[in-house]
Amino acid sequence: MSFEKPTGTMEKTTGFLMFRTARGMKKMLDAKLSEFNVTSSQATILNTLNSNDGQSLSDIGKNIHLDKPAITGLADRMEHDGLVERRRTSSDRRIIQLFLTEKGGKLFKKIEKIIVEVDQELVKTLTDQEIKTLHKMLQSIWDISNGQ
Amino acid sequence: MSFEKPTGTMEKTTGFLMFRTARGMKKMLDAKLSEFNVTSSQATILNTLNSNDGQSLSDIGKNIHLDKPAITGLADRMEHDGLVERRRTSSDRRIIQLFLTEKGGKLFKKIEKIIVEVDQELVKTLTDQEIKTLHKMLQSIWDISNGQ
DNA sequence: TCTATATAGTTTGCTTGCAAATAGTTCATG
DNA sequence: CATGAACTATTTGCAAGCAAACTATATAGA
Repeated sequence: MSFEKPTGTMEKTTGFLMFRTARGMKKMLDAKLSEFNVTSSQATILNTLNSNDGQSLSDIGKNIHLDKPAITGLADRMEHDGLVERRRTSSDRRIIQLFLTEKGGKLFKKIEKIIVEVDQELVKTLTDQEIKTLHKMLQSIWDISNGQ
Repeated sequence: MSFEKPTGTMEKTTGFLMFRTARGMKKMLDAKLSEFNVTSSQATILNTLNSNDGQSLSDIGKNIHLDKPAITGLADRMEHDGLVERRRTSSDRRIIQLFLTEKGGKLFKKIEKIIVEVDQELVKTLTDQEIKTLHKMLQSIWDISNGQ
């Protein structure tokens, strides 16, 4: 049997509830995106490049808050799938810029709407004001976890 | 350079903010727990066994909302570290129950306080009422992602 | 200039989590 | 009681994320 009324310490923490909820949201989005052979993590890369194409891998890391190995891995898989391409164009030869391919750009246009729709579905019980409050609280917690 | 004012679609979604925040919270807790050679995921297992020792792997999965392979892997590593042990005591020979070892029980007592302290530090800018509201919103979103 | 330090990206090795397929066990139904 | 459906746990194979160590390049300071 499972226990409907948990008595433990962790179940009452914000961290436990937050992480569980985030996993659920990600799972739902990934399920919707699977038919396009793209993941939610890869979608964040497409999203940031769609706003500012040609960012360096470091810039991308700073913008979506992932460390370098995570970006390297994502770039590898997405380059393999033809969604992005690495180019060395800067005078600083350490820097590798990432660009959307035509395929990657078209894909993002297709999934952009889905991403928003899934998100709206998940917060459908909340009012616009509540969503605004939620975002402010998430930002506040994230600021602290990120060192103010 | 990175971009302080993101213009993309995803940065404004609740899912993106939630996942980023959850990752930050987990990272901070894992950093505090690392000196005890235990992770936040393993701590959730210790926590649920501390409330109800001897749950089957399936029960644990239902209680902390992870699928079976995830539980199998966690149980493997924790059994290897001597924190829990598998036992077949049920009359239903399919069922494997998981029990805290003495080492696991003592460890949980030590880290329980840390878990709560880290959580309180992260939500320190929120009032008790705001935290209550946040939990209700997280629960609501999770219910939907989990199929009502 | 030469050296030390910092930065960009990769590699390796680990934990976590999911999906799909599998093996063994139980149970209900004909 | 026999067969098929349901359930428990594992295995395999993958994507994601982190830490630490590494290579190559750039830059500041003696």
